[in-house]
Amino acid sequence: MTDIARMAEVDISTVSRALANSPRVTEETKERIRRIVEETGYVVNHGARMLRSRSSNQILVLLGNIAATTFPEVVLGIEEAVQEHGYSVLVGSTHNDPERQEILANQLLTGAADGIILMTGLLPEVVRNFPNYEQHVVAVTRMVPDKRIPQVNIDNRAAMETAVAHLLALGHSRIVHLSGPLDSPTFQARAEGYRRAMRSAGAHPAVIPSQAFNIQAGIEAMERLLALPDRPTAIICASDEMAMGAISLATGKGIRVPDDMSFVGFDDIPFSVVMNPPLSTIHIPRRDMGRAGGRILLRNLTEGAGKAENVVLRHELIVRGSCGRLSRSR
Amino acid sequence: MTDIARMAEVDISTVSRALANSPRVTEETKERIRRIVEETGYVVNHGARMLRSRSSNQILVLLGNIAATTFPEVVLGIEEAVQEHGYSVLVGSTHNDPERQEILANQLLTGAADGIILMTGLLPEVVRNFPNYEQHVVAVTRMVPDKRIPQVNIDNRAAMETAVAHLLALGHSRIVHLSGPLDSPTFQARAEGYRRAMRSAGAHPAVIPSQAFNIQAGIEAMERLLALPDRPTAIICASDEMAMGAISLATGKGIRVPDDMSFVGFDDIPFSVVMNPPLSTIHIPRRDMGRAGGRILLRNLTEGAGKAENVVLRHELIVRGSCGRLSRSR
DNA sequence: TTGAAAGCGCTACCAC
DNA sequence: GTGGTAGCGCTTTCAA
Repeated sequence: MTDIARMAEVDISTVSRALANSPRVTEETKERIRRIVEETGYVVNHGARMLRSRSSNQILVLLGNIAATTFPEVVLGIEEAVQEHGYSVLVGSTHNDPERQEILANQLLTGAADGIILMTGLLPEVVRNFPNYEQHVVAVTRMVPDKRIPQVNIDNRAAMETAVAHLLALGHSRIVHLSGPLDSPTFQARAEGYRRAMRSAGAHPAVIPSQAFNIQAGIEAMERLLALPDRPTAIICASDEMAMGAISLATGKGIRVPDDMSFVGFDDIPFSVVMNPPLSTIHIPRRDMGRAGGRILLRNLTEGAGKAENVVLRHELIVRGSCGRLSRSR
Repeated sequence: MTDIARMAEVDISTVSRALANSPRVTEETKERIRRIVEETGYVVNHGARMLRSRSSNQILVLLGNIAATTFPEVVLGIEEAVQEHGYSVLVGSTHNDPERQEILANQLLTGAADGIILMTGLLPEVVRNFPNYEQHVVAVTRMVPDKRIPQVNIDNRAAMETAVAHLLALGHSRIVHLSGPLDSPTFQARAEGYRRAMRSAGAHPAVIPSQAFNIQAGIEAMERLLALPDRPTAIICASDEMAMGAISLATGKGIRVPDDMSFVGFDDIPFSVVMNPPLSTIHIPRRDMGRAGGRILLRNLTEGAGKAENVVLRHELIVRGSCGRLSRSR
């Protein structure tokens, strides 16, 4: 920057102001400086700027597993909200390991990130010790048990009730739920919504939990289910990936979908459309959730945190081909 | 850090050395300092460290679209290779927009990242002007037309030849290729491998290109194909996502897979196992590619770039259920 | 083995 | 509107 200043025959402070587009520099001077910057290919040093201005213009997104198909589109939404304000997005995969999450979250403390968007459902210990942490953290997609942190989510309970209602309307009553990890409030909420809806319909709830919510988990849960007596006529899965695993196993065992068994997924990932049969599922507005989360974080970062905002977006049942009407003859 | 120094009753420089685990500090002193750091929850300031040491310990991964299912697992591999050496990984989605890529790549110039792993097949202009850029860049998954940059990839041409050979062996000869964007060397190579294999078998190659390689692209390409006279008996897709789109469209039109038409995918994403029928495809070692790329970048960062290394990993044909034997009666 | 001190490149405050 | 300048928090060289 000193070089630029010399070349432009102004003081270094003027260059700094010009580059920050301060109104206290003539348009003329700015133009001259901009030209020189252009010519020399100069870029400001991120470290120095961070050191001085105590901000990195980086947002850290923490998620359990970057390979879970449901997350990337949320990230896309966050990027959209955040980029035009000069922030860039950094994604960290915690592999559901609290320790890894702590390490990654340290980026906030060291100043490498100005804010964190949590999609893990876990508030890192180190963050809780950060002054005004509620100003720097937003939970998206996965709730965090902390009233001070703004949250963006859908109503998982209600979504499951929607799913159960759909199956009920088709004449099913022996419906089981293939759940995700029940230490996660998200999957707890889904299981609870399922139970509540079943009970109020006078049906008997049955939940088969898993440690994960990917394809493999769906396969294994389905294996366990099929080993049981008294096969259900319909299944609600905690994620589309699980549903796909479960359906593939069932199909492999000669079970016809939806004739013999109906399936509902959760997430509406792009692949659910091209399944055979196409998967009926609960759509969640991932992109919008990301955008909302990004917006809130940005606002809190610049204006300070007010009362923690709690955004609940709408889910939607997408009826495709994986659910059949139950004939009374059964 | 000054506080820590005061509390430990040593000089700030000693604290710095202790934290860097320099051998020039007594184990005793180190221990005392470590304890105080622990108690106070102190973390070094990332900006200041960057400013002084001119390194950020961050690796930037640039990819076209974070939502393309094939990429995340490569990122996982990179993380594996890089994390234990104290680097963290930053993912940037360019949306295949060269301009966005330039903006993201600036992170290298500003010092926010020490190195870049390119999965876009495009070398950013700004990087080319960076001194010793070949030391800071590795191309993974997508080749870059620059001999100075190390590359990690599979042999896309050979992989397609494998795919064609498989179909040939099943009796097919009217095989068309649903290609991805042909401005990408990767998809060019795949198309070329296909053409070469077809020609040397005395068969007539036919390529239908697309602007993308996602599900939608597969659907649209298949639509175009089916509008043509003279339907092929087998189709090789440039990606699994395309194959899934194409199969779903074909199935919707009453074409039976694999009885009426065979399909081969490319990538072996997790979903290909649970398709109905399960997708025969070319497996590419994404995790390994990521790891290799991360390792090379790290080495170049620390030891300087030697001759650009060119790693070619092995692909593998995975035979599942989407290809049928062509009966001679046809 | 430890201390002192010089900056890294920038921003922001204060003067003019 | 512009210039001068202190200092952000750290690393590293030099001296002791």
